[in-house]
Amino acid sequence: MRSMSEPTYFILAALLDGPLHGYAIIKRAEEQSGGRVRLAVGTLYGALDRLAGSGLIAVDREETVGGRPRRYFRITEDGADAVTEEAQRMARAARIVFGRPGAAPA
Amino acid sequence: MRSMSEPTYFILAALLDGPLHGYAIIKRAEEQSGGRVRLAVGTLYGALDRLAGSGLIAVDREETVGGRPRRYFRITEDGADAVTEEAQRMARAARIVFGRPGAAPA
DNA sequence: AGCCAATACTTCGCCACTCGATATATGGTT
DNA sequence: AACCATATATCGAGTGGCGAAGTATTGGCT
Repeated sequence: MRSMSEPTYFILAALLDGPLHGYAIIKRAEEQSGGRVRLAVGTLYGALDRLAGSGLIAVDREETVGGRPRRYFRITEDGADAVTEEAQRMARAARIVFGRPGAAPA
Repeated sequence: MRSMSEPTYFILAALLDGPLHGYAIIKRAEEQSGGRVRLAVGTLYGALDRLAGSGLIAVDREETVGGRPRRYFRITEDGADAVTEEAQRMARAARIVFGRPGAAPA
């Protein structure tokens, strides 16, 4: 698996606490990133389709609220593995910059 | 500045030790990533142009070796700031996954 | 009652970027 | 002679991010 984009990473990370529907993922990612990551809707739903297609997430359940559908997604084992690997990659990459003589502390 | 792609990050990180020419950046990035990151030539020269255009790197000098040009790039202050910020972002992002109850240690 | 903000999902099209392929050239190794 | 590493440049295809537009409901404020 090659490196994951930031939106993809934050979508998976948002689902680690349990299933969420699309809009809630946007809110959760914003919250977890300290307000920095604001997933655009076009990014989210496209990424959700790709992630479901590759088995990293799955539809948990579909509710109907106010006559309109709401899809909850959950992270799969493969997805949890992938996001953990990505976190490791990022931690290692960060060390290239921070783990050098004269570098400012993290 | 929004999040940086992996190739961009590794190009900047490679230049933290001093000026390098294009091909040497590919080798250095591979070395620093433990063999994981292999910059494609098309990625490299495109990214080099963009980075120079946005002032994160600059042409250090141009040599002629064997009748053919060789351009050395160096990282600018803005570039060093940007790569440090990116390292911080990645370290923080990694903590979202690792800094949770039951998470495997980094 | 009327309006607006927030919630919620979908689709479209543009644009930026990655990457493999291709081209070109030299020097060292087998 | 063939091949590989070094070295740079460019093109085209494909992926993915993102803003916008569209649709629909609920709840609060005026």
